[in-house]
Amino acid sequence: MQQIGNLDTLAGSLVSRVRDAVHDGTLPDGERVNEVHLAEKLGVSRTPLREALNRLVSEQILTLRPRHGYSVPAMTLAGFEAEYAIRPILDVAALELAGLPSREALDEIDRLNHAILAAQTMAGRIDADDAFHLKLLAHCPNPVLLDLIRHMMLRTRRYEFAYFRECRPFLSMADEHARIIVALRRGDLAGACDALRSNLTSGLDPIRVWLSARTPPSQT
Amino acid sequence: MQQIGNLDTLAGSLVSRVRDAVHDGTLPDGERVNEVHLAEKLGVSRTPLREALNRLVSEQILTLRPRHGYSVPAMTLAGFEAEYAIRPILDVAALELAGLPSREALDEIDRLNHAILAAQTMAGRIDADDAFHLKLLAHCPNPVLLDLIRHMMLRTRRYEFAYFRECRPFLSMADEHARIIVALRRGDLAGACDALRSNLTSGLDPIRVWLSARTPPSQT
DNA sequence: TAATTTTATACTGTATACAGTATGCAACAA
DNA sequence: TTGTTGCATACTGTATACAGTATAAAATTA
Repeated sequence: MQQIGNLDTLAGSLVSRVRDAVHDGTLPDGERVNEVHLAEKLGVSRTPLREALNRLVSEQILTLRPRHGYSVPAMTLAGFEAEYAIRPILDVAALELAGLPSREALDEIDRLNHAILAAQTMAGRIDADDAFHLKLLAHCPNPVLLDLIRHMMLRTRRYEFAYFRECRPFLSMADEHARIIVALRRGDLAGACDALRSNLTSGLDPIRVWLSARTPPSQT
Repeated sequence: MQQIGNLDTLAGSLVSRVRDAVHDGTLPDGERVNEVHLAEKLGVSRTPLREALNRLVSEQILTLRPRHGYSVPAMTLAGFEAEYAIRPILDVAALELAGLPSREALDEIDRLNHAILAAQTMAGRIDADDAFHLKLLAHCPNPVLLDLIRHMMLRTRRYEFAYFRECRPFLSMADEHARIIVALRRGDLAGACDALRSNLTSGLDPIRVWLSARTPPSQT
């Protein structure tokens, strides 16, 4: 949720490595995580790996059943809806607290929006999208709120990865972002909040469609 | 954030024990946590204790500096404001999603509100307050949102404990709750949201006053 | 005396070993 | 054949040992 990357210690770096493995599907959703095998594969002992797995449980990226082990929770439509419904709430509240950005900040936000289109890899595109949203809220005075948003970004990312892995990226994203920027440029904070809310809800309809068609993995 | 009490395993039970120690001040804020000493005191080995401490770091109840160890973050006015500002956002959104409670649910909510006054210990009073709020939102269809609220309850609890330890409990809480109930009884969801928001913001002014007077512990 | 280096101690990070529990397969009975 | 019981195996949970780093006090020098 917080010290999002602590590459200083071995356990800390494993958090990122395992999280990435969940995001890109190396650790498939719905399947259990074998500590011994994963530790061998990563070339570390079980202790720091378990430390990392534990933190990921608290991040809700893994689940833990006592004496059964860690699992990657299955991706479901219900789970997607519940997790993604948080962002509009938090982001809109943060934008209201942040207020209108300065002229320079707006230019930077605009630049980041164009960078989304320029990104080559899908990971790059998702990173760019997150960067856009974080810059949009950069002046929010509440660090806890921003942490929660970063947390939800990490939690939901695997859905986007999985979708883009099988389907074309939707580039309407940049248009929706542009609407936010336009509203901000004319000093219309409420309008920007509306545009942001719609970007964070209806903007994800393609993933909804894809998810409801997908056969969910058997939860072991 | 989630499996809030997992008493099944030793590490799981230590999460609760250590969290309680932070809440009631046994582990004072601003101070470091010595793994060896704490393990001896609790009669366990370092491994499950570290597992518990790690989860508490992800819960933001402890902080971790590499090769320096775990610490209880100092309680500050800024931290209090930032953490408590989340609840109005989440709770109001959840109440809007939950909609008007049934007649029976309202009676139960009312009962829980009276139970706050009846509680003898301060821990009991805080538990009762949390129970009231959770019942109020019980019909919210988004489990992630409810989890976040529970998470914030745990994160902020130590401020209430510390305040009540030195000051009288404020019982206006029950009156503020009553206003929420009255609004709900007359079918006024928006009014209930307003009353809830004010309960979760201005209702905490005594703690603000106390905190700004308190000399903060030296952050080691 | 004040500043700096040295040295000893304590604590964290990681690896490994062991114990107890879950899981799947085989043997057996109905 | 089908359901049940017992057993072997694999995996998780916990304890302990060791290595490396931070911390603080002592010693040394200016």
